[in-house]
Amino acid sequence: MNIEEIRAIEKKWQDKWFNEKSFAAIDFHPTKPKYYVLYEFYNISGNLHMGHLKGTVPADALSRMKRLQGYNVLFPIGGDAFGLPAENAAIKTGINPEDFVHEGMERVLDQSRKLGLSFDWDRTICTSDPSYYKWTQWIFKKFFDEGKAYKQKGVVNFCPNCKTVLSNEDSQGGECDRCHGKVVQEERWVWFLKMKEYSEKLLENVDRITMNENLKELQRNWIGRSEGIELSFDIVDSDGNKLDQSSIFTTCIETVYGITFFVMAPEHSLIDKLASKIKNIDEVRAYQKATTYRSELDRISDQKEKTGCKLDGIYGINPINGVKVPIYLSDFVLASYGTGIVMAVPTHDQRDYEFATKFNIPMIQVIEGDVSKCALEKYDYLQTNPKMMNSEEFDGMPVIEAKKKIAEKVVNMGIGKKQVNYKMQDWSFNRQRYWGEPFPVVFCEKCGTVSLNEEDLPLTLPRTNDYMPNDNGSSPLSKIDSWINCTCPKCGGPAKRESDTMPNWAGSSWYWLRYCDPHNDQALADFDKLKYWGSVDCYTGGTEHITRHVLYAFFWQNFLYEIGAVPTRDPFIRKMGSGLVLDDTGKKMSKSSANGVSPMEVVEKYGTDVTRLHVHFLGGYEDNTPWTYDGISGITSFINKVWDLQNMIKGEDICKEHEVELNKLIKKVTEDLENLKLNTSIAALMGFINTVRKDGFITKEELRSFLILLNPLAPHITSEIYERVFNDNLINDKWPTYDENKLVNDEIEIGVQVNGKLRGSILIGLDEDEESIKEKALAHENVKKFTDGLEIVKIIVIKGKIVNIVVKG
RNA sequence: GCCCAAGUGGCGGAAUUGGUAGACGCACAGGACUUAAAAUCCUGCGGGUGUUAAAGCUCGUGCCGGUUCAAGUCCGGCCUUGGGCACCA
Repeated sequence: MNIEEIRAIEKKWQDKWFNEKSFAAIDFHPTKPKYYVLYEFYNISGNLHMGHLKGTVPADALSRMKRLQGYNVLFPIGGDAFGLPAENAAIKTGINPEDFVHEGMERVLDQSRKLGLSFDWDRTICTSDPSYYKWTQWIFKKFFDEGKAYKQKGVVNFCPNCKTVLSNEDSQGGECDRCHGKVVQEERWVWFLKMKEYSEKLLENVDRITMNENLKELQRNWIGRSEGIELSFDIVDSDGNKLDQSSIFTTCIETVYGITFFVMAPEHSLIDKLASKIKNIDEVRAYQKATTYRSELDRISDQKEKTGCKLDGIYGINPINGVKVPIYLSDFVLASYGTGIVMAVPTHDQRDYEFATKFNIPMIQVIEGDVSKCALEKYDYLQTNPKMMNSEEFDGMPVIEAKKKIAEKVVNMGIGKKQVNYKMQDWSFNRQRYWGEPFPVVFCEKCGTVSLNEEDLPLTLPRTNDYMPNDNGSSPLSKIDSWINCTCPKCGGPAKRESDTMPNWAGSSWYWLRYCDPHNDQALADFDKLKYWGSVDCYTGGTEHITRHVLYAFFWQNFLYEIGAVPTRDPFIRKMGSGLVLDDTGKKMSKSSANGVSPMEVVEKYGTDVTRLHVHFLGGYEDNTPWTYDGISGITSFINKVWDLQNMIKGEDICKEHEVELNKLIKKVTEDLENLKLNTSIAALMGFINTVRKDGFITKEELRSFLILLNPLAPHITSEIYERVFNDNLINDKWPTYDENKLVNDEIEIGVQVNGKLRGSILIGLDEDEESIKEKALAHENVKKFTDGLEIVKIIVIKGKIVNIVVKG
């Protein structure tokens, strides 16, 4: 076959599938069970790149297999279109974001068809389409109406380059996820979604989903659950008069007798409250100023050097023994975690140790061990379980026991309670950008913040050609007075709209639901349709969004479930994280990498089927695979051999000599595709071709099975051969099944070991009894050499696998 | 620093519950066909040793030790690489 023939065949089938709507999903199919396959929708920014093939092709193969197995398959695609790519293009070239997105969508959908992807083209969605974002806004309105969205002034991640607020998820490692510039801490008005209160439910989602354990671990770490004690303590002046009360959170209550100071986050609200009592308030203010606005990166790089500031004139009382200790301010304590204050026990916490050393604060050791050079930390002492000291009645008690007993004591004393804390924060949900969903709320002088009425949605984004934020940091929308000024839906008085827009992740936090009913204008999706399609059975895509997109998805789905909008708490049953395609420098290959290879370029040169097979023959689904053209000739040659099968047909039914091999192949491919192991199914299919070619013929039924098995991976050529030989469309056929009894030959070869070393192999019958196998093994010439004259201790026969003769002497 | 994953020929990579390591493919070498090349087909292909040829022997899945009749696979301790978190109290 030459490339022209291949192109013609591929075009023919792509057009046919598209025109005949061959892969349309049918709502409420009367007989077929449903199966929902999802690939992470496209970020509309340019062309498809090699990485897309890692996720789309396996999902496509699974969809195609499931349809042949008799499932009603939903396999949709769409575009994630809000966000920076369109906005940056607008700023750079003046092209309207709407037009940019429209063109981008057309392009990636066209490329998808050329990759032979069997999407349901009538369910295509786009997050920047008003008919879609109407429902994103509706969901936000629900969040707001239910008290799960609030606007608050807070110190948050801010990217000075993009002039926008970022969530923790968007600024991992202290870097803006878009421009990779440094993120600083700034005080701003922020919309938050109460994600933190869903921590426990999110952990349950993580437990229920089928996903690689290591990915689950990433999510659990991100949520960061820890159990401990919240301990309240008094704040007093130098004469011991009580000024206030506060509390700390600790996971190490066993060290409570070792407290020698407390440390407060610099931005803690108690400072303002107690300002009049703090003698060195000017110094404190200066420290606050110096630390609060530093970037995360600066804080991290300063790890070695602790900074801080003592609060002169106020003290904390250790509640368990009444000891009065100083209080410091330091930026190693985070305002957003726990209570924003910690108890410091320098002997058993390295940070406290360094701080105490620098500020000359005394230390009290409460657990036996060496603390002369550094702290003896929880990680160590919980393993070795040494004895307590300097802890009154607990002295001499093993630390693990003391941990329980001291916790009981503080609870009984009424000074402590059990508490669970999470690292995950509420989701900061507004951005000072143009190209995003407008918030469906207004600010009314009389009524305060009011959400729009449902019938006024969508609140459409006004057209403009000024996409730059204001210098004061407010969003481009704030410049459009005619849009900003509006009337309050409650009192009819004058009001102003929110000029910020939602983050890029908003539209992607519920899109799988919309596919179930993409044209509905009465609801985000019809409830019965949501019930019919249920959770996504298999969700493919990259692992880089595992702590963002997937957790956001869990969060929104839980909320929507609680307000009765969706039938289940679980968006996905199984999430399969795909690896990356790497370029020759070992970096992720993307449209921006200099030596990136476009999949369309490979399709153009070798054809779609070859491209699909080659990318997946390079390595496993979950592995990062370096891209290379090496080996592609093997795939081309395989496709040619498949084409050649038409000329090798001899006989009708499955023949005796191919029976076992074909049954094994059916089992292998069926199981491998279910688990997205495309590489090993390709190898197995190649192996079968080798056998058939050695024998010089294939029967018609064998060919039928083979073509169907290969179809999910190489849909075009298999459809074409099938049509030529069987005069029908392959997609109307059924996935082949295998016979458990025909998976092994009547006679098999097994290895014979002597003392675990392979010394030969024997042919045995399938049902041959153990005695006869032992006899054959012992009779083997080479085996005899190693057993002659030695005492045979025992002979182990593992059915169908191996014989091991154990000798002594 | 903490958490997770991975280390197998010249290369990409296979090996159900521990059970004949290197499937499948590339590259390479030899041969057939051809005036020649490409394409195609056949044969070989982990290291060492051995033989006219084979059979065989021996070492071998990052390193060291262990469990077992039997370890790429399980256990303990390291090394290296990749990913994630990063003062989380």
